[in-house]
Amino acid sequence: MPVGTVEDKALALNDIEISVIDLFVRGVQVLGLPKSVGQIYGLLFITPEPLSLDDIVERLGISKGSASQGLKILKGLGAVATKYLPGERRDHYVAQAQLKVLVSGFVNGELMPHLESGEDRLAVLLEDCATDETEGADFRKERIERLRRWHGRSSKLLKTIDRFLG
Amino acid sequence: MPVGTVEDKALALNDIEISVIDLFVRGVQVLGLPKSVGQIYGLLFITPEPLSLDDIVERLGISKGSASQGLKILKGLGAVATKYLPGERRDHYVAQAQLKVLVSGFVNGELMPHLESGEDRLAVLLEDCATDETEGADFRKERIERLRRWHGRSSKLLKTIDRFLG
DNA sequence: CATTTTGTTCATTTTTTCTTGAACAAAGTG
DNA sequence: CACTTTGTTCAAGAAAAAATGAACAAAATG
Repeated sequence: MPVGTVEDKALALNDIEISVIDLFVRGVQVLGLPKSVGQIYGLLFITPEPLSLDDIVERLGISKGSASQGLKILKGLGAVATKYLPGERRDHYVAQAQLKVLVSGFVNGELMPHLESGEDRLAVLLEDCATDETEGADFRKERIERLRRWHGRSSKLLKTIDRFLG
Repeated sequence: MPVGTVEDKALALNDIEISVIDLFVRGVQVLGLPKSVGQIYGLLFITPEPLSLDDIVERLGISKGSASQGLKILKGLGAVATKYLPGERRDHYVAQAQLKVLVSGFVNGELMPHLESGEDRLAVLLEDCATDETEGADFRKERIERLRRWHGRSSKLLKTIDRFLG
């Protein structure tokens, strides 16, 4: 390693970078994702060059574990892409910056699974309801029927959102 | 107080009630709201009679503080309504069970404020960008312009959702 | 192959969020 | 009014979620 090297290992973030990262941190928190995910995506979004895991760790000052974990989530959502650079051993990442892709990834990765598990639960509820003859059974039947309708409309809504952005 | 009273103070929840409450607990957690909010809304949703704060505390086995806090959030979202019962001193609550109203309440109470604060931040960013002449400024300008477009589309999307349910 | 580089996993620690319960205020009652 | 009932607030404790960092595995290098 060269001694007395002039440049710092990690270049400090400038004002614009900080603001953009901050914006994404708040954004992902609304969506229920960890702060580090917002930091990483924000940094990639505002940086022209593809960054390696170590770049991310150094520039954001977060741990390697967090960075690895955050990138995993972002890859799962389709929010970052891997860019292979000739002569580079490490993976380098860039932000996927198409709103449609991001929203689709979130809808399919986070919202749909919940809707589907809800569907299973509703099926069980309907069975339980069929044999329910206790006080107030009619009211409960009506309410669970309503839940079914909500479920159907929610599915359609997600499809509408996809169409809206497509 | 009558001695040797036969009925329990709090009637235990039956299977259907438990399942429905569970469904809402998971639902509100997706939306980033506390578990107690889901419990309270679920109980009101599946109960024919309006319930008082104490009814809620007893049937769910949560603290008065949580119940009060949870009801406050639900009122703020327009998800519960107060029903005045003649001859009753306490407030009694019923679930607002129209999907449209619930979604509107959430959109206006939770999503819109974030979008609006994002708008302010974007305005600041645009100013900072104008005077940015450092390496990579063009890229950053392009990205922040993109954020503006995202913001506009998000607003429209929320309106589309409202229309979809209306 | 032995060694270095790179990235993941996971037990632990830290941070954040939620719940509790007691103190308090506000309103109702006799 | 003094007393009760009802509901809110908030400091402290409990629970849940996220970040850390060291151990590990996998792949590249010479």
